[in-house]
Amino acid sequence: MSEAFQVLAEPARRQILDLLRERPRLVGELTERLGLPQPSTSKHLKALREAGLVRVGRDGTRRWYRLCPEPLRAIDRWLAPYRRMWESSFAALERHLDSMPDDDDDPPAKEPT
Amino acid sequence: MSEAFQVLAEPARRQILDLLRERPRLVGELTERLGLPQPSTSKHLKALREAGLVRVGRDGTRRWYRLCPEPLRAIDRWLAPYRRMWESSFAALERHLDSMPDDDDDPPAKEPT
DNA sequence: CGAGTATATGCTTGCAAGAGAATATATTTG
DNA sequence: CAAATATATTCTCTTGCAAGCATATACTCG
Repeated sequence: MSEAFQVLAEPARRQILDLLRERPRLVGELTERLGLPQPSTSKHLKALREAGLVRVGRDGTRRWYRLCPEPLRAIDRWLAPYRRMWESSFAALERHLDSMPDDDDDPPAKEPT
Repeated sequence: MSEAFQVLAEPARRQILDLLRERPRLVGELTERLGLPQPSTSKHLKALREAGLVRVGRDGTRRWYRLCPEPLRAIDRWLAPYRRMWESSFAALERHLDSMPDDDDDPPAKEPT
């Protein structure tokens, strides 16, 4: 699962998956939407392929990429036991605990994406 | 969210979170359970802190680390639209498509962890 | 204050990975 | 075969860790 997390850490790659969620796409299509140079797109797609997150099909000179959600499913399964932490009735208590001051040397930085 | 994915790509850090899911723990406790040198544990904890995945509380010379699930929640939200892909009635069709041979230059490697 | 315990930080090294530019490969068309 | 199109690969450079070891800081107790 480490590889999936690693690959998903790149915003462009999550963007690709988001686009492929709608329907299969050509490399050129993705390149255009992402505003990246084509070689970059190809390299991201290679990473996604090696992680089993997408699959390719050739059609002459073009290649259709389509989503392959299995690795996401694995992540989802890992996440499951945590999900109950914010779905349970303890949510209110947790929010209370989280609002309590504790010494945090590294305040979580606000991240744009 | 990129930072959370990045941090979770390390198996030891996911292990730490799994231990903290049960209850808050001391650094020494985590170090022992993970079988890592203590400085490594501290460094992993620092990464988790900076990603907002854990919080610390001091008690004299000891530090209690506890889970902070918010960033996981963000990942869960990103995952949500994909979840329906394997929960829907299309699951059977997708399994069929996935079983079809397509030209895959990089067959997904079997990963131990 | 001095010693012991719990935790964090600094430094070095090796490696994986991202950006960017250039180029290679494969396929279709004329 | 030549040219055009779609996509992949290679190279160089730079940056970001992670491992491992040594050391620093902080707190407690006698």
